Amino acid sequence: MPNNQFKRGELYSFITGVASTAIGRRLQKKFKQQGIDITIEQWSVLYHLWKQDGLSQQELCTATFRDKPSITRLVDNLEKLKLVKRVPSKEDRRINLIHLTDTSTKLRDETMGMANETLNEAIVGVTAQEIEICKSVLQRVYDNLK
Amino acid sequence: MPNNQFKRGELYSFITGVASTAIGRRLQKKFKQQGIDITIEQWSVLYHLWKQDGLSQQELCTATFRDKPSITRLVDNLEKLKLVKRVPSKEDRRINLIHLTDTSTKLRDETMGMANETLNEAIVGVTAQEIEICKSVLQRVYDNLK
DNA sequence: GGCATATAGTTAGTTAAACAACTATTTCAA
DNA sequence: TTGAAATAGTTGTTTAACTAACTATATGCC
Repeated sequence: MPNNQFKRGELYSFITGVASTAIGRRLQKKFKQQGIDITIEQWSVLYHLWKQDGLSQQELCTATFRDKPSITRLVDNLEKLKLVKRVPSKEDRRINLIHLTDTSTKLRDETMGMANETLNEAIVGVTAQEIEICKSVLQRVYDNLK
Repeated sequence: MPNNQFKRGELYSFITGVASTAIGRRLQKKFKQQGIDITIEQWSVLYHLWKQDGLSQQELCTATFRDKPSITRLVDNLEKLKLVKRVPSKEDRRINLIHLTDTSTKLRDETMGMANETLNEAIVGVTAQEIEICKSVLQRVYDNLK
């Protein structure tokens, strides 16, 4: 590793390569093994709605760090699966509020345990302090580039 | 934030959402502004070939944390752009060695500066020690789930 | 009030990712 | 030495990402 440039390249590889896939894909496999047929991207949208139901698509964009077309299509697919429903806002007719269905509430109970299990497996040997530093670095990177 | 479960969910969002896109997309924009018409995924493959030319597709899989079909298609597209060339290995006829072309060497000089610039912008306010911790956490997460 | 501008969401087109199933070649052991 | 298992790479299918261009509604300034 001759110079600093190389090290930065490695960081890039990790951030773009490892992190984005490892945890999500492991979780997706657990879903599949249990016969739960949603993608990890769909789950990440539901995750935020389980925290707070009735978010707008724009709010889902912010929460999940996705752009508007991505959320449009994810909500399309979640609606096809009868897991959410678009409800036009009464205050502002441009806005769709995304509401959970009963089916998705059942899904929450089934999947949250798997998500915790996966995270536990992922962070073996990592201290709470290290996780905090890691989160704060990624947040600053995101803010710097926003 | 009532409990530990919620905090872990946030970490998940960061790792899968923020990190994978922010730096790469910023770099991609710089490429486009300079009239350089490759994707960030294609660039990440070239990056590893610039470090060592003539890697096999399998070695590119390992280096970039992608699966085999992904590398097959990225190499397809890089070949169409005349940036790399598949050369069958003489020792083992199952293996394709991926070699850079003259065009891609020019591209290296043009893009490496932009990559460094982007990383510099990304890590403003982050110490070297924090970066090391962040890398090591992501490495352990990856290894834990491998 | 009316027009420019901003905001929310959709559509179209290209690239990339994941998985499964496949072919070709090599390795290794009975 | 031959046949099973492992390895390298490809193809098909679905989902998701990004950009750009678009429609519809709301805001705000003159």
